[in-house]
Amino acid sequence: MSYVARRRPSIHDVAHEAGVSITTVSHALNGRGRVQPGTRDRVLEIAARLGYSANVHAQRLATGSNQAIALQVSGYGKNIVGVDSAYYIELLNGASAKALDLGYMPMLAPPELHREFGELPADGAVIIDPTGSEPLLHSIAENGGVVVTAGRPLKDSDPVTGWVDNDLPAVTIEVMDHLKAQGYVRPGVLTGPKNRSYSADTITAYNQWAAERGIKASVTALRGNPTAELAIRKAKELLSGEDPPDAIYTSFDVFALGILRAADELGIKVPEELGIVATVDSEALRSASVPLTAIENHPRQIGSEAIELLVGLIRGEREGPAVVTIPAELKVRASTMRNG
Amino acid sequence: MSYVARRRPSIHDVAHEAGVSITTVSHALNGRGRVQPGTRDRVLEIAARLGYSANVHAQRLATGSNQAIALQVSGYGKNIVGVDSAYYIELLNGASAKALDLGYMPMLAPPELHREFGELPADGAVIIDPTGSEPLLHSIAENGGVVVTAGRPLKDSDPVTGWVDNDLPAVTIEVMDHLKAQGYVRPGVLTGPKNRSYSADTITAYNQWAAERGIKASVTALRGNPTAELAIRKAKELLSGEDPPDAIYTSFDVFALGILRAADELGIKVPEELGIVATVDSEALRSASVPLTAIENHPRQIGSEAIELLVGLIRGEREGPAVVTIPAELKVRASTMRNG
DNA sequence: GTGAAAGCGCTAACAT
DNA sequence: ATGTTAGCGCTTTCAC
Repeated sequence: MSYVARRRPSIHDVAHEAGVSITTVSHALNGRGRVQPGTRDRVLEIAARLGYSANVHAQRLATGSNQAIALQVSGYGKNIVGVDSAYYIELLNGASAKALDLGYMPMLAPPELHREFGELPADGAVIIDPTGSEPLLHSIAENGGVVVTAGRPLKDSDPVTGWVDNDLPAVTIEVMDHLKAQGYVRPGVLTGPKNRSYSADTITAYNQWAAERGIKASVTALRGNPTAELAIRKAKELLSGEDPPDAIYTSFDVFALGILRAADELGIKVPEELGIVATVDSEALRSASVPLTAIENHPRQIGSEAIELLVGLIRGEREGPAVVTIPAELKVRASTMRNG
Repeated sequence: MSYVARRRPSIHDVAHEAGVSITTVSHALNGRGRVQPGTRDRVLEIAARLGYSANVHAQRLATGSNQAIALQVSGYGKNIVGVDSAYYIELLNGASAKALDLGYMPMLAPPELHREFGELPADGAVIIDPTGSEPLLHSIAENGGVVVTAGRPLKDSDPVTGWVDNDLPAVTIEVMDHLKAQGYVRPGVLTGPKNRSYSADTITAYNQWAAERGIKASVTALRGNPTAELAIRKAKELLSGEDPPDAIYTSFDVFALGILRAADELGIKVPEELGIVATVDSEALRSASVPLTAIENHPRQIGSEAIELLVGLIRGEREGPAVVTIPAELKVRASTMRNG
């Protein structure tokens, strides 16, 4: 009985077994160059029999292409996804699926991944809800990679070649008009950190909307990891304070749930005394004690389009800068159905 | 004016600039071999100035190590995470953070990633809630990689060197005893597909518990993508059918929310007429119209321990097969607080 | 149509 | 302490 250390078969093993050169094997497997059909089939059959598949690193070293895309949700330490939000999950699912379809391996990079891993071996990156100062963004760009964001980057100077987003200002106006139509007289905004475009765009549009109508603006931007606890605390403060809003438009679903709970704990009736709207939709919002009005913003499509744009740019089939806008719809539910 | 195509600096550029050989650069950068402190500092300084970082592929080709770990949530097509569940997100966050800490790049592999990408360049994989027939599992193992699972693999024959899980049978008993103590006389189980250990373990323990007490078992295993809609439909069927359970222990948070809604739509009071318990906890459960009793099963720790185990095995510091059990606690909330 | 050979950028014996 | 050199496994140009 003799032991043979099993080694991954290399291109040489296949070539040897087939009685051809490694060049022919390479050609046969990749469909490049000219190879006689008979030879080709034999090589393929032998490769399959041996369980051969090319060493990815050797292949990438030789070609200089990574066939990989980095995905990064900005901002929450070592968490690949910092907020328990269907929005991010679906966006990542859409991006991941599309990347695979186009022949790129999606790699999820945690925000804290600086340069520890040398340069991430990716041809490009999609950064979700960027602040604009993500190290990955610059590191990819410096190495000739392309960067696309989901959500507008706030700094113009960034090496971002394109982005995809909803028309958040328009959505904000739609929400505010809806709240007004429902009889709310002082809708406010409770959103995330100001250095993200979703907050910035919403606040800007809201402020203008309020100013035009002589409504005293109520804007709260919450920094840090978005949790329901944070929202509960802030909402209580807001609602029990002076001159409280009678409706709140908020960004995360956990915020919306937190506001709902705060209202509940303060004995404030939703939607009678307080209207609530969320910028994202999820099962949790639909199943809340009072089903919450929300924006269906098609995160899956955002992710998918971001990859499509990115790959187009990488392959030189598209030119940057490019902006893709994904439609969004207001889903009116009990939390703002004051009339009828 | 002359254009110079900017190329990534290679180890040769650094060596040339420093007036040393590439070996010295390699040694200096990796802290291996002997290099004079002065030389070392100079090399480091020049590398930094040139913006040099090693080409990952060349490095991995030369060393034969990938310094990467594949993460896969089993079972939902091209979705990297099929269910909008805090459990998976937190598990992945824990795994990802720990992998990074230990110097491995976490790669999230969608379930449909078969062999399209050749072999995934990973030293090992963590498969979450495996059925046991995941192609990735076998592909990694065949190439000398190590596989660890979160959740017990159902087939003994699998090339799995270890797993980490909660003690689900014990949890089931605890839940059932709690329900009984609250006066529920016919608790049932509504769980996911039977080919996952969490379902199998729960059902087995439950059946025994019920049999011992002469309680007619009520077990429903839902196949396919777990959604609230699915749970609503099934729960309505169950609750309006003959001999309905008066308490339901379920696996996903979306299931729990769905059951709650089904009860609501049927005019069944929770917890008075129906008790509900979920195997996982999340913000959505805490914020539901009736806060839901749930199991805190520490998904983040499960992910973290899975990676620790995996890396230990990869590095040969630990021996398989190994099993790690993570404690879990019952969080009693309104949905089962019938007394008091 | 097929093969020889030169790299891709790096590591690690081994020699100096 | 530092340099020479032989791979790692693959692609690709250029002969044949």
